[in-house]
Amino acid sequence: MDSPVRQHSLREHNLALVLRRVATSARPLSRADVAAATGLTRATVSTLVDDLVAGGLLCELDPVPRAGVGRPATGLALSPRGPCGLGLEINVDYLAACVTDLSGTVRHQIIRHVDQRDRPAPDALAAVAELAADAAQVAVAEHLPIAGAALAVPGLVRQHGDGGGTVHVAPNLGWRDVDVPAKLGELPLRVENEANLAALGELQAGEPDPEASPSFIYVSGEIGIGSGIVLDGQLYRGAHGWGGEFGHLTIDANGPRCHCGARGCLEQYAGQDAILRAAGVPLTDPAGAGPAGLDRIQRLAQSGDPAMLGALRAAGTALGIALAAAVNLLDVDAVVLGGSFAPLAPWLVTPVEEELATRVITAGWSRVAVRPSALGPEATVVGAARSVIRDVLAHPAAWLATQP
Amino acid sequence: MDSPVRQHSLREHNLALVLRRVATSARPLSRADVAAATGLTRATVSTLVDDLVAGGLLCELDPVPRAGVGRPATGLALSPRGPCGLGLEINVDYLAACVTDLSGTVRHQIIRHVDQRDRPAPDALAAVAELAADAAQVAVAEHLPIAGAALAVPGLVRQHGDGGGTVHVAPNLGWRDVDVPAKLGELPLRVENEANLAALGELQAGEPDPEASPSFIYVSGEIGIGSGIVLDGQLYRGAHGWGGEFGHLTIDANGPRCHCGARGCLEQYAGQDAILRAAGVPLTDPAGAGPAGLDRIQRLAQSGDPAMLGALRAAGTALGIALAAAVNLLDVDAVVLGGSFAPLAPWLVTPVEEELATRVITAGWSRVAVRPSALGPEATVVGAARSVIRDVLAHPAAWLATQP
DNA sequence: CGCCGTTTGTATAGTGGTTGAACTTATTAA
DNA sequence: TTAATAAGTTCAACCACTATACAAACGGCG
Repeated sequence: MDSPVRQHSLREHNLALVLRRVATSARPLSRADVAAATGLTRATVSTLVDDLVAGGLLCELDPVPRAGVGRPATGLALSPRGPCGLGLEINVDYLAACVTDLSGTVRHQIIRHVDQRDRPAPDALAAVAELAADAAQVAVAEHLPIAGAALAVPGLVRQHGDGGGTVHVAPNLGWRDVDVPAKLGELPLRVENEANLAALGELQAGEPDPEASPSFIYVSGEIGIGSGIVLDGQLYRGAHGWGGEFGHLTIDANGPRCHCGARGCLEQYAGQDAILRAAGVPLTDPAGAGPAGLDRIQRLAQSGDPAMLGALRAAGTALGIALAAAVNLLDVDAVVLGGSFAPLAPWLVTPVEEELATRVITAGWSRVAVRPSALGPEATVVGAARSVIRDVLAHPAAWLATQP
Repeated sequence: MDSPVRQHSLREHNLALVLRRVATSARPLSRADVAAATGLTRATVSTLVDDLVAGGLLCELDPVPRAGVGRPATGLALSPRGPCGLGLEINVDYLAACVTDLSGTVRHQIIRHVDQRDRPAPDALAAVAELAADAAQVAVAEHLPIAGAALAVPGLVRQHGDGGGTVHVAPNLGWRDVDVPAKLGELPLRVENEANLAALGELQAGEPDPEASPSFIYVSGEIGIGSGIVLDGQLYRGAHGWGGEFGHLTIDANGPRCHCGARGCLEQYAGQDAILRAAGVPLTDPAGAGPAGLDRIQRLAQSGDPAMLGALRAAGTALGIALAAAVNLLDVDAVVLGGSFAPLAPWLVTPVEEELATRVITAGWSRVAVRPSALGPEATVVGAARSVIRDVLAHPAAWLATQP
């Protein structure tokens, strides 16, 4: 914004422009197609494509016999041997790692179920680093260079300028002010709130038209409730990176006390524990929360248990009230139910839509879409990995500079 | 975003860069200062400044005798004869116009108190056009060219691509689907929600450090309650331009019925009518709302009327609950009380801050500033005028192209 | 089969904007 | 008066893009 623009930046921009055009196209494009679509001349596109091919980001396909007269075009596509992203996740009851290539395809994935609640943060970080090393080894075996890593954490993160960051607080992990280094071995490492990364994953997965820049809010119902806000196709992080704290929107100012100190937070109405409690399921079982709790809710709902159906309706209503606030403020055009809300969507969508219809001021002439997450529970790790390749695609020049 | 970058765009960017540097500096800068600050070479800055001076955007000051050895610098400043912006406002009980020059200084202002409620939209538009013509005449008399006009309306606006727009609904004016033309005589005309423009005005007026890119939410308490959201120094409009509908955030799902059809909207707790009602002031007086109503509230509060103090505290609490939701979602670092909330700030700030302290999840380590609007009731018109010069400063090349 | 029209991709000269170094100008310090 | 210093200008060089021309690879047609 405040930096001067030289000829070099011009090339950087146009490299990204060409790469994005190829990446977001459903079918392989020719150089001429790209030129027509971007407004650059074919000559310029040629030199740009040469750079991108030399850097291993694009590859030429075998000349497809296309219809029509004239010299046949050589198709361009994202290179399957191009740089890939390493996604990592630390969550309450599991660790995960995943490798995606330039196209976003998952090439490798590991999940390890380990309870992190009583584990010191350094141990958890060491364990996830081990997982990362395993994943990296697989990538190396397939001759895939890794461009970087992103770590998803269920907490409030302050990112440092040079990568890494501080996890200010992660209530469900019991973390406070945990520093995450900027490097994972050789790799640059970014730390980010899990809901933000899941929203990024959803951004690519849920969008039928890759050219659009959608605005939506992704609600992540894990043990806590978080959200990732995507505005005009871009993740919104907030002034300090703490945006999207959805779980503590007030539903009833005089409602039940929340562990955050306030009263009537959304988590007390639509959190997993709250749903179980409202359905009359005793929480004495220590495995009541987490995946076991979710299973329980799902099974009871499927069996038609009236108490559970009522609890889910109440949760959906509360969720809808909070979402209406978000939509009124942000004017997004879609709401994505993610995390454990995704499998519960059949029971949540109706009450959520009802609240949105009455409480959103523009509801009369503009409907807000409510849909479950397209990626499901893997949204977070996959989103983390894709956030890395997203950066590569957005700034190809930076990657090319690292190559010989 | 999706457009190619040529050498020409490069120049456009750097022109804007230089101009912004001069505009946001407290003291006059020399070409050398600008070069050092931007990272461009002095040679480049010279040619850029030449263009800006020729186009009437910058002017050279008399060489100020500065300290130190070496050739004295010639100061650069925004030209007082440069293009200015025409701000217009249609509100419930008045029309306003205002002319600001490049530095944002108000050069001329007209307010005409006319009730617009029972007036057909075309009449109101014609009246404001008349006001605009008067203001333009004054500007012409002072040899000030006008770059464009912006019209503030208390309603939901869909902007058209080429200027102008449709006022989808303006409840307090009684407007529905009113088309506003893209031109006001010769001038390009933009239509925008009043709170958004007031937020833009506040952005320049309220920020001590002009280099910063603040994030705040401006709450406009006119007859209805609206808000303008500024994220990282940029106005956020939402996917369709309907962001910031603050007045209809839910305070109590089972609260009193709102004219929007929902229950328990903020307007029912912190709107002018609601405050008067809560204080036991009969609303039979047709002039109860509007400036008279505000006066009434203020006088009663100043005289220490216990009912009114209680009503204001309740309004502040409701406002605080809604603002906590906004801050949790958006992670802004300030809240500005504008419109009629500005004069009521002495009674509102405390309850608002209390709610923010308990309900904002990051309150423990990061305080949100709560302050009254710096511009007061003129924020909207002035913001509208400044939004025009804002565009000129951000895209000087477009203005230069219109000049001989 | 050979020619023409068509489209793709490349080569080459030209243009515009920035850089870097040398140069001029104006002032202070000695 | 001279040296030092900083501001602003001039000019050749460079770089990325455009425009134009041209080579390459195909289908269609006589």
